[in-house]
Amino acid sequence: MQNLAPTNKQELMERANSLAGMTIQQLANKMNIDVPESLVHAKGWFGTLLEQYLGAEAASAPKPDFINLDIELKTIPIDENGKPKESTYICVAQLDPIALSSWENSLVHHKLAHVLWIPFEASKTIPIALRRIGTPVLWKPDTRQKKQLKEDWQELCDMIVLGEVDKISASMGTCLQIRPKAANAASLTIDKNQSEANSLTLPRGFYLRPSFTHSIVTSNNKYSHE
DNA sequence: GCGTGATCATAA
DNA sequence: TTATGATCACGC
Repeated sequence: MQNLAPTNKQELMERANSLAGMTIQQLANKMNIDVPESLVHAKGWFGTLLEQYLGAEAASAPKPDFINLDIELKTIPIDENGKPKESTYICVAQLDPIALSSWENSLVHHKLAHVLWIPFEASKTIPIALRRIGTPVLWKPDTRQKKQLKEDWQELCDMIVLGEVDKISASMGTCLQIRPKAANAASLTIDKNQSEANSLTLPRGFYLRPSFTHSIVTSNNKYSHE
């Protein structure tokens, strides 16, 4: 089951708000889908379920989930203390100097321009089916966040373009980081920043640190109307 | 393999 | 306990 795409932001937010307080089981029932007992073999399950309910269209294309609204959807697991349990995957780290030539034209910048965050309970002590969905947060980075993101992105991309991607560690970057994003550690992709043609390395992606997303989900810069 | 959706699992 | 590095699933 897949709902139709929302025609405007209000419709999207109405759908998202209608889920607040609901359990994952209740949403799964609406969609006629079984809830897995474990996420070990279903890591992206909840994100996909929510995409279907809210009517996201981009599927696995590198575009915003709601193409006509230019809004990206992100689920965010919250622990018993109200803090994000995990970092948030943003997009692939393209190992191509042309794609990394400017922040304004980057994938990270586009992905994070407008995001609908859906928090949900993710404590290990709560069975998946009983975890509750929280209040959605429609977010655009503020001036300070934009500056921070751009700085991290620039620092990391400078290294990539210099051919130093293998020197990048996940500890770099204050809000943005680069980590492996692959089927396994044996995966390979071409690094176009190396002098030698068809040089291979591990595929990586950009992620947001929990400290950064925590400030989003609890901040005042969320807005529900406009 | 690439890009999407992410969380797992263990070292520190 | 936390964060880094590794991994799971899917469509194409």
